[in-house]
Amino acid sequence: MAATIRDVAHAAGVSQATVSRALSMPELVRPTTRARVEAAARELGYRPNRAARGLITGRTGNLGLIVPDLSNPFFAAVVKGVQAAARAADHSVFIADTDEEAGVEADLLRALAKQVDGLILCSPRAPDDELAAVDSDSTIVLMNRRAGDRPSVTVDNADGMRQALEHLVALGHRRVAFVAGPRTSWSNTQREEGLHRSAEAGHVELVHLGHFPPQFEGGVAAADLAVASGATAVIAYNDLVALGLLSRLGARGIPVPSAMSVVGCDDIGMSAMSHPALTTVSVPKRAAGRATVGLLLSLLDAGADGSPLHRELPTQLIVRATTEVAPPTKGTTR
Amino acid sequence: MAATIRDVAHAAGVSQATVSRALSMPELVRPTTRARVEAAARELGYRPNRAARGLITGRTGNLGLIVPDLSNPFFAAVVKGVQAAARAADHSVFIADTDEEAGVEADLLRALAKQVDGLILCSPRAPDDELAAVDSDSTIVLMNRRAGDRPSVTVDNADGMRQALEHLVALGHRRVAFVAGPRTSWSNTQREEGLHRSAEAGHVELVHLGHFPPQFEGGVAAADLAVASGATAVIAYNDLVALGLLSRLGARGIPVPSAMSVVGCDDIGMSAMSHPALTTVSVPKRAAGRATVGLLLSLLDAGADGSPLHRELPTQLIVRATTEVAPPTKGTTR
DNA sequence: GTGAAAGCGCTAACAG
DNA sequence: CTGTTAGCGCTTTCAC
Repeated sequence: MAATIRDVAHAAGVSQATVSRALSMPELVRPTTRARVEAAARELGYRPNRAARGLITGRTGNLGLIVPDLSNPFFAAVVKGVQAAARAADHSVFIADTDEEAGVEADLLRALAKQVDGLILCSPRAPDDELAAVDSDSTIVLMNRRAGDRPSVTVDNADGMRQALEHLVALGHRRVAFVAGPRTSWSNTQREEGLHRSAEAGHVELVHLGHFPPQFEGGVAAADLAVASGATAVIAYNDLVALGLLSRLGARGIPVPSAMSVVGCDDIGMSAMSHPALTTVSVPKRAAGRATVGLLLSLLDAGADGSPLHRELPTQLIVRATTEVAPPTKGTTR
Repeated sequence: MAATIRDVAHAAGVSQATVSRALSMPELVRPTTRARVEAAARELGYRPNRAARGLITGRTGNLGLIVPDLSNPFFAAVVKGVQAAARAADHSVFIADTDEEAGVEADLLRALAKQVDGLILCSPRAPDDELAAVDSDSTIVLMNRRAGDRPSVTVDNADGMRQALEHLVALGHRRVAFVAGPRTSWSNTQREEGLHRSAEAGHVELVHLGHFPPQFEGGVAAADLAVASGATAVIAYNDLVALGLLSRLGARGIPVPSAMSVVGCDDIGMSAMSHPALTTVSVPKRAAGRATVGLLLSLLDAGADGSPLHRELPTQLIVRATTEVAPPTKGTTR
């Protein structure tokens, strides 16, 4: 069995309380004693039992993270960020994957709530009221979503779309299609809205293409619609969809970008590797993960005082090879 | 504050012990009492504190999972499998990402050991002796690696390579290159060995191409070597590398598969979506994750009796569009 | 069947 | 500065 605080106390010839102090608040114990305790602890390979500690302090040192789909590179990157930040702050993280099912979010939330200090809900698919209903004991921070007053970390989706659209307009595109993502995705709504606003300002026609699953297949399915829409450029909900678009366009022999420009969103690793390399709106995934942990931890420490409850990170268009000057068209607004 | 067992006991007019029994060993308490307790528990939204329970039972209901890189789709899939199986067994899982650094594996291992019942070490990069040194308090199961007597779940890498090579041989290839992955990767060693054995049996020349990072970039870097080697086909350590190969080959105007056949390994989602679609050795990632949890749990329950300590899952070649009959060559073994 | 009491490993008052 | 005491929420003897 592993060494307990008692063993260390014994070995060092002090009380358990002293061991506890020597290890957690070193300045409260005399240097010589501290040294003795530390030596004993090292000797025995003592590592405090966090569960036992949590029982009394109310802090477990654990964070929970719930994501829709780990196999989506976007979320994988977020998880890496969260995990790294948590580790730096000496916390561990529970991971849970909902498989894009809104229903299990609440379940997982409740299941984890007791074992963690705080919970990060990444891109939750559940409706607002359902999220509000979960008044867990533990602090919840939303990521990639805003719902009421719940603290959140988001990225400036609307501005990213603005950059993408302005880029296309500058290239002469006057009719642009948007391939929408999941209806229940907050990011999707934000992106749509940002696009609509910018389209009005820029005098561009925006064609809205139904809702598609945020995956490669979604893009494949949407490609023909985009072509038929008469648009000369298409902006996809995310890179996976954009990659699907590229694939189907290629299969149909429609050259990108000469006949059709394509813009993605997220800047997942794959997008730099496609042929041609994808122009995309870069989202700071890792940083968002880190920021969320930061917000959560500050909330836990300060008890919601001081620090702002919302944090919004910037997005940045990355121009690669899938966008080009618009081809001459037949009947465009001009 | 959340409801405790005391609250429930009070509400139901019984003792804490009865509540505990009614919930954990229902057959030990009279049906009417049980009903009363269950009602009270539901009423108060009572959920037992697992940390407190763990303190006494010695079981936390938590599992730990350590992977080299979450952003590698292969590991993402494994994590999904692990997570799903754990959830089905009412366990939670801690995730940790080592960023491919062998050094942090032991650290993470020790950090998590106290908080979990069992640990899954996925594709560990640390050398055997270092792994052996970690005699954590918690049960450790290796995945994608074998080291001494440690329980493990692996896939039949060698057989997968055999299938790939036989396929190429059947297509007339007589000189095949292998782009190796990380030197410290056990899978890589297995794949190399399997390949060498099959090459001898099949009278094929095998060209070994240095060690490359198991990523897209690795493949990009290896492509020119593969071409220069005079091989008519190349097998990559994994799909990411194969995709990089495809990319560089395309950039150089070398048609795949007519001038060069390419085979990957793992069958990550992306490989079906590349152009042309990648021929690859499919590895049951999710299933491996599930199997590992199964093994771990059985070990925890049975205390290592009965069930075998090693489990090997089959691999399966999937022929898609990157392999073809070998082109006529100048000076081949023939 | 059920309750009382002890105790898992640890920290937080409170004395000294 | 350090030891003593109490108790976090839960399960488990051991009586009844």
